[in-house]
Amino acid sequence: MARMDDIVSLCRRRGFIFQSSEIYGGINGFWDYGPLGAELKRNLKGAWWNDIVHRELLGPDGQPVDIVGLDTTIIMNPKVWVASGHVGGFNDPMVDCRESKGRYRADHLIALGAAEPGARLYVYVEGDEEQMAKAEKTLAKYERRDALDPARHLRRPFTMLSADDRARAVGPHAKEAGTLTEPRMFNLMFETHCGAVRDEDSKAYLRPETAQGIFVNFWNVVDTSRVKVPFGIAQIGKAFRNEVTPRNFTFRSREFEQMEIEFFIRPDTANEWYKFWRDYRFNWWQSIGLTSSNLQLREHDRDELAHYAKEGAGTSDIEYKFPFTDPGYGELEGVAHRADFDLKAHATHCGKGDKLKYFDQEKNERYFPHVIEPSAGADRGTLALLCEAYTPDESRASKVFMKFHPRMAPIKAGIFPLVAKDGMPEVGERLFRELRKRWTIEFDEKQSIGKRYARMDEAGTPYCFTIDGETLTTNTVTVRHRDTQAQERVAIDQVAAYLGDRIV
RNA sequence: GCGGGCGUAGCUCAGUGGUAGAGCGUCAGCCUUCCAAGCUGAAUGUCGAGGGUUCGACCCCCUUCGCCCGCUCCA
Repeated sequence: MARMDDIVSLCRRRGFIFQSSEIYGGINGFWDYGPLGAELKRNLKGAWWNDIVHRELLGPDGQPVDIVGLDTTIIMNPKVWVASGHVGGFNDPMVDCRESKGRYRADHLIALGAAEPGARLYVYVEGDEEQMAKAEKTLAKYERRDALDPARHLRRPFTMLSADDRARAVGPHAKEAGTLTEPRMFNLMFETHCGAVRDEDSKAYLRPETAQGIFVNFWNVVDTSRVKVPFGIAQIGKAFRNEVTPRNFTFRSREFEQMEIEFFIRPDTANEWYKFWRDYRFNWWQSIGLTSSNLQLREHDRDELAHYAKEGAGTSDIEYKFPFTDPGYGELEGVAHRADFDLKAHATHCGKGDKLKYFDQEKNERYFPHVIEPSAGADRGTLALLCEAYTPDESRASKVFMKFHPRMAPIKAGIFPLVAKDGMPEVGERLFRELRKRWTIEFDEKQSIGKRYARMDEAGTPYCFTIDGETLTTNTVTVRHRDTQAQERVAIDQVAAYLGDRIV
């Protein structure tokens, strides 16, 4: 497998991806797409939107699947994030241990010790029987007694401790007391303020997922779009998470773009729709070029399911084996049965409750639809396309070429006069003008033909058309294939049709 | 946020307490009738940033920023 460093180098060198604000030293967790990268990512998003929203897609019952698009704001009423659980659950208080260098979720720590102030406290991670037993044993030993007295020895959440208490607390992996820092909040949502006054009331959040924009608009869409369950709402947009540790190139970024579908269904059809979306989405990634064994579909075990999916039809990840995750995999897309968690939460929090239940004309009943959510990362998808395409080849001049699926390729074709004379540039330019009405095309008459082919290899351009001496007499050009370097001749007035057949 | 490693041209990397280098790439000209050919020439670095030590710092020290690995996190 190619080294990630080499892929990052090529991305930089050829203008796929740059570090954000690079001339100021960069900023951790933010990335810019250069000319080729912007095209690549647009192609990915365009294919997704086209295949999900525009094209006919047949569902499990053989009927066309109904999906409409949506484009909602990044900043919403902060109550949205209270209802979704992000304000309560997306803030993690963390504690570091100066002695053991460990880091813990503060709300997972329990302090065990005598009730009176000044007593020594032993801290363990909630649910860890071994650590708890060790804490109990150490405390008993410290107090020179045989067993703990449940009336005297309290178990308190670490987050409740005062500074004095913490000074007497011994960490799970420490011997000294007072090595645990005070809990620090890691707020995973970016905050901002709306309006001129900067106070608690003006606080707002940059959305950490696009999904909630869809859920809060569910009723608007139902009222205006003549859709009926089962149907889906699709959205592409930026989301923001203040990750503790951005890592692995663009894989974990603080600003990223999601491609999400919320597909609303009758609760009793969850299983079939879940399986449908899981399989459809897995096949879709393959259809745009992720055909190697690096792509896999992984069903979640019950115990790793999110709180909203515990009782549902299931959750699965579509994963890609990136060079930096190898031999493991990284998530490209999650397909989850979210049940009616979100619609219900918003109905409750906005105060309208059951009045917001969907009325099913056909079955003559009211219910909150269940949701199957295929949620994909546009940046992760782009990164997977780059990793998949990267193909070292010592035999060719560039030493590497990008084997993009033609539909994803940033540049669809190069038009090259073999030499810049004898009227070849003029013929080439006419062809260039014709083709660029429909596709991204590059025209280049400079330098040797080999050099131009090599540049296109690194850009991942699938086809190059070269105007040569024969063109002037027979009206044919050569097509040079990126993957095989093979050439064939095609009539110049057939080039557009030739590309059309192969580019989608 | 902690520990370890790293930061020199667009890329990959040498380098020494005493005037910043190579290969590749990029650009220009000549040449060239199918794969980075050849020849000639050109541009680009506050040696990540800021302090300090020194007669003198890319080199030694401190701080800071960024990257990589591990811990942690990833409802």
